[in-house]
Amino acid sequence: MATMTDVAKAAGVSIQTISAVINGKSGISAATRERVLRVIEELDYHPNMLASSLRSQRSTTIGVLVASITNPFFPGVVRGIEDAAQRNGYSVFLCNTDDDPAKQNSYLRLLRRHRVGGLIAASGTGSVDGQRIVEYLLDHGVPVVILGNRQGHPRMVALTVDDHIGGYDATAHLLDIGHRRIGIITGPPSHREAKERLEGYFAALRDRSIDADPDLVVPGAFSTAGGQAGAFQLMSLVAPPTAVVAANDLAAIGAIAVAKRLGKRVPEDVAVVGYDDIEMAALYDPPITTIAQPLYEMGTTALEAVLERTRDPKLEGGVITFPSRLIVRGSTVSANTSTHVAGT
Amino acid sequence: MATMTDVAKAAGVSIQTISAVINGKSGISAATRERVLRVIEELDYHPNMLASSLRSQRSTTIGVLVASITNPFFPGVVRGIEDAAQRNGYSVFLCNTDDDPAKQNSYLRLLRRHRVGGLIAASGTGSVDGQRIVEYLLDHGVPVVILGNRQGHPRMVALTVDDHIGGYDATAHLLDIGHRRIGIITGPPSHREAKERLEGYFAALRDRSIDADPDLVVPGAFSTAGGQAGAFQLMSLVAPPTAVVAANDLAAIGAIAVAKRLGKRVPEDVAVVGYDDIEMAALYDPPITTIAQPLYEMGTTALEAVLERTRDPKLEGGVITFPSRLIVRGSTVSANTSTHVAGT
DNA sequence: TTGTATGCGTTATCAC
DNA sequence: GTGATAACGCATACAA
Repeated sequence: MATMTDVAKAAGVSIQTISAVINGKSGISAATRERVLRVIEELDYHPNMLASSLRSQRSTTIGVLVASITNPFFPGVVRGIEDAAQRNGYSVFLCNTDDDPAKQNSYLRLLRRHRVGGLIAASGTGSVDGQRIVEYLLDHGVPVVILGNRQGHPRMVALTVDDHIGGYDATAHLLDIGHRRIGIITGPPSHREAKERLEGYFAALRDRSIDADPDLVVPGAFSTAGGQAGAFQLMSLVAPPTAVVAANDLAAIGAIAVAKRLGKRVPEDVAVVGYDDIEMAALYDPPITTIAQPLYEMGTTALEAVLERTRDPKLEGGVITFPSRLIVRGSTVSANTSTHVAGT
Repeated sequence: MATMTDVAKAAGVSIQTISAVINGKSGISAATRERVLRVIEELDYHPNMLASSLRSQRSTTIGVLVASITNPFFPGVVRGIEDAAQRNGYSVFLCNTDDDPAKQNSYLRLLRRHRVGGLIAASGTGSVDGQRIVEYLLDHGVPVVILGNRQGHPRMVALTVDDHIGGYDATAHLLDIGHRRIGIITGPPSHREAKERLEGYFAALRDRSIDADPDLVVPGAFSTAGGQAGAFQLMSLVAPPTAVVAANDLAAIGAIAVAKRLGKRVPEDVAVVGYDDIEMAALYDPPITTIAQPLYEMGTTALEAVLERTRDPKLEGGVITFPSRLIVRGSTVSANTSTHVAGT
């Protein structure tokens, strides 16, 4: 396995000329640069980043914590991180925490051993355990970006979407198309996201001077099962709603399934709005109206925030809020092409 | 940032005692081990794997190439890899190639620079470019595992499922429940998987002495769009099929959407079988009968194959074939609970 | 069990 | 532009 010294010898130059060429430093004539590059090619030389990072105390790897890579929410974010990392010559350590604090801690230790240059935690529920390690990283100049609006450290960056607005928009859309009895299947109250979406729901009703009916607010979960349970409860009412805001897209799918089973047509008899815009939302029958979060962009932004802070460690943290976006599909507005399945 | 020397000093022992404790080597008294561990804790010492790997020429990182992490097929595999890696103290560099040979090459170079201890390529279409680097890795004792049954190097391990059997089982299931005119929407003929599934389809018909009708074999793709196009073609026949084998689950979804649009009920008027058992298959309406591939297990097996070969570099490569499994759901067999949506 | 010395492949700092 | 030298943090061979 060729080393820098080998290349230097073969090219008849000094070892630090090689280093300069590789790291794109100035002060090398075009001729020697050319020759060095040719020798590198010939010898199939690949710089050893272990040695480089060890010596320079700089790392081009970052750790990415996700709750569950099989949850359709995360791959979108990871893809954004990944692409931005690739563009900048960074590599990504993927860590699947399964929302298990022990696992997360174990991963954080591992990342620490690898001397990652940054950390992005998209742990979903957000309970970032392993505080000590996270704080250690932050205190030692390693940037940390978290998805969700928790803070707690002046150098921590938090990425979030305004769930209040999302809940508002979902509800307002249903109001706009004529619905007056609108149910909501909420997520777990422990989640900030769920709470804020519910507040947005109430705000939208208030703005149209519609009294909120407590019966129309039912507990659910961020899952199909939660959506099914919530929908059952709503549909069992004496005066069931004509529209439903679901906790997220999975819950919307559960709700739609229940509605169909009860012989209701979607959206004619009951309209349903989801949240997240997972891939399945566009592919479902009917395609699901939803509040999209810019997952990919959140990923690229997260990585860029890390990069900025590796370059300038004095940069402060803060909260970056992303816009959500209503995407209207067949689950609220019937179209001739209600069975049309959009590709991705 | 504490180093081994710091720990050694604080514990009043030699530096290699620390090394021995960390690497779990024998020859250390319980008392000193205890003391060392306490000091490690106190000093918040984390071993530097960069230095360790550099010195020992052994790496505990592996590269994982996937075509697209947002394609539901891959997270299942990655999760398996990830879990097995975590159990063994390995870390995973995730690389999203987008099926772009240039990107793949760039990633392989990066992985080479990081001196990964192994490589798992789940690139989907499978055209592993960057042959030179892959061969380099293999020639230098770095294990490479590929998903798909390509070979080409005596030390390469290929993981595959028997797509012939999968195609056979899908078709046989439809025959078993009474269908005689069975259409098939094939994947791109360049894919070995697509070809083998088609052969399985023919074999199943042959075994029941049913003549294959060329009209019932239509080209498609591994996508919803491909499924839609194929279904249109099949449904336009004078004598349309009563059942369809789709290229994969996405294609099945496209096909079902088209069937519904044409006023056909699924499965009563036309039954559909998919392939892969992506999460959406169980959640769709109707839930989709499919051929499941053991994604998670393939992931863990891939990682274990890498590990075995890092331990014993003389181990040869070969092909490991996984069983596929028919999962019967509502898209072929109508049930009272045809709108039941299974959670995950 | 322990200490000493050397080297892994780079980067960085000098002086030339 | 070059050459010599030290250092990053750890592993290992060797002798004690």
